[in-house]
Amino acid sequence: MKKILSKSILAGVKSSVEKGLITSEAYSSSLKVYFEIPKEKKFGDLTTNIAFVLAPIAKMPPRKLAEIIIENIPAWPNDVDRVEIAGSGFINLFLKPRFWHKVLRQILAQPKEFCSPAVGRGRKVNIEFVSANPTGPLHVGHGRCAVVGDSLARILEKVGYRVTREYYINDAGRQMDILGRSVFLRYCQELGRDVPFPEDGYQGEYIRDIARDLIKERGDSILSMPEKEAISLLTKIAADVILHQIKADLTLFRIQFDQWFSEKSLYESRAVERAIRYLQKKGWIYEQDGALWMKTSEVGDEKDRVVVRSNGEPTYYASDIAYHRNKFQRRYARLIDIWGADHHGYVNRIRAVARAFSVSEERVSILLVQLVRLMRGDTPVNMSTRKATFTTLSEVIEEVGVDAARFFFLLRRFDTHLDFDLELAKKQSSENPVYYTQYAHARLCSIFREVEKRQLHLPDPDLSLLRNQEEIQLIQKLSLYPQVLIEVAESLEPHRLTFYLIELATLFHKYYNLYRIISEDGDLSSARLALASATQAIIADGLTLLGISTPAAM
RNA sequence: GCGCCCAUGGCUCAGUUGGAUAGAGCGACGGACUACGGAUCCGUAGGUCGGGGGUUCGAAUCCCUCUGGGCGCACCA
Repeated sequence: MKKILSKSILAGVKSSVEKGLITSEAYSSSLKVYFEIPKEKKFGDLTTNIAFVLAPIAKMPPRKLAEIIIENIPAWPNDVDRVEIAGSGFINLFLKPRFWHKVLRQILAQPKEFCSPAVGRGRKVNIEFVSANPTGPLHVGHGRCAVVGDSLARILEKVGYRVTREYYINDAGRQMDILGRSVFLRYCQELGRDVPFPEDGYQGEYIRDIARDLIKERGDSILSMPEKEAISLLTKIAADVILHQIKADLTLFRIQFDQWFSEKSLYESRAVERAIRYLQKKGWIYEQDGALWMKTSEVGDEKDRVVVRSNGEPTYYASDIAYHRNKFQRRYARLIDIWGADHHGYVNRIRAVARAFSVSEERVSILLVQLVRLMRGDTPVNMSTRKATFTTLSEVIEEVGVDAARFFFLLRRFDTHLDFDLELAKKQSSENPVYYTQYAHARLCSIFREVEKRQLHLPDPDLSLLRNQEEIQLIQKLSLYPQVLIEVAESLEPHRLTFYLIELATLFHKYYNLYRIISEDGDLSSARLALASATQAIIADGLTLLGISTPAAM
């Protein structure tokens, strides 16, 4: 519907240009007219700032420009009641209610199409997130990354991208050795050997659990193996056990991955070597002091970074180069990496890799998700990873539930610090925003149950009966839904959908308190139920994209 | 010391290519249906958008600077 209005305005610009009233630079085929729904009724139903956008190009005051444009609009659709120029150049459109009735009719006729604006055009997107080392359980910080990534993936898919959700498993390198050694030492201790446990070992109780399980399954047989072999075996076993647990936690959190990519496989396939050799040939990697360095300073890093140490051991960065090369080669239109904000020092390293492989920067987005501080009321919950006194993600989910946990993570922009209050998340009251939107959905369901119960036989809806301001406002809000999804896909900010849904629920709750949806008047009831049905469909669609359940009753 | 992120009512936060009088929720106070679910709704109070400078028709939004907080600065991952 808005397209028609947009066309009218563009035609006005074009016609003004043709008549020589404004300079020809003002019109181009890529020119886009954005409409907003103004906060205040007196500014109309839709408004556009096109005159402000064109003012610098046309070198003309916006007000004057607005006048010229609307005078030269060949024809308005007849749903337009009147047009006003306000302020210093806003073009405000006042529409007849039937414009909004048409919008609602469209939503009801093709709800699926309406909720799936096809802007992705089948392009491939890879979104890599969580990717926690398999050395310990997931914590709340991982949880936030997980939910942001998962909701983005759902939304990108919804708007027509082909999405691969990928988890990169750091199953190679020193941390793995330390893991294996930690398990080995706990295993020895559990069998009564008096061996010291190092500072840098993994202190968590889960290491002991793995050791105990090993004893149950294999007794002390591992002690008789050569130590190196034993540690290598335990590394593999421990990583498997922990990864298994991570997958279970993610499943519980309603998160599924399409691809689990092993770091080790990059070494086994010699992809790491090949990538390094390639970059050496291209001059991006050079040798100095016996080590190999990547020229990350070329993209603004403070200094170059080591890829292979002088002792011949590759660093983590080496496999990361090969990994990103691999992703580039899989021909995604877009790569998204989601990291905890504590990794921001690595952004330049990945940018360097992109540059080195001639991948344009817009194709690679790195989202830094700020860390989470877990609170219980006003007091922070102690979170020492080293001592493993932290609360795990699964404990949080168990305490507050999946819906509340996901909702809280999506309630703020991901680049702001988040205090996650366990007490608040648990509360089933108006303090807790989680239930507000779900309640709107449940309430809508209950209305339709009521229709069933009363066995009402209603006529086909005549939407022109929806004349109240609140009804028009509700339709206006519904009409924005696809635009919100597009905005989320462009900005990669899923919290916008969360806020939209809360606002939609607010409008519905207000409407519900003001008017009877089911009344003696069958015609009116039918029209209002149609509006209710569209509202329900969009709340349900949106909640699903956030990975939050849509209860029919609460 | 260097780099990245953040700063908006008492609290927690929105604010879409820079746009009209900066918006919600919570908390506080006062109210609402004999009717489709009161986990709801209505009203009141609360702001020099951290300070200062700049860019322009116009800045919470862009630039500079200062202050305060978070994080990162390894031949660790």
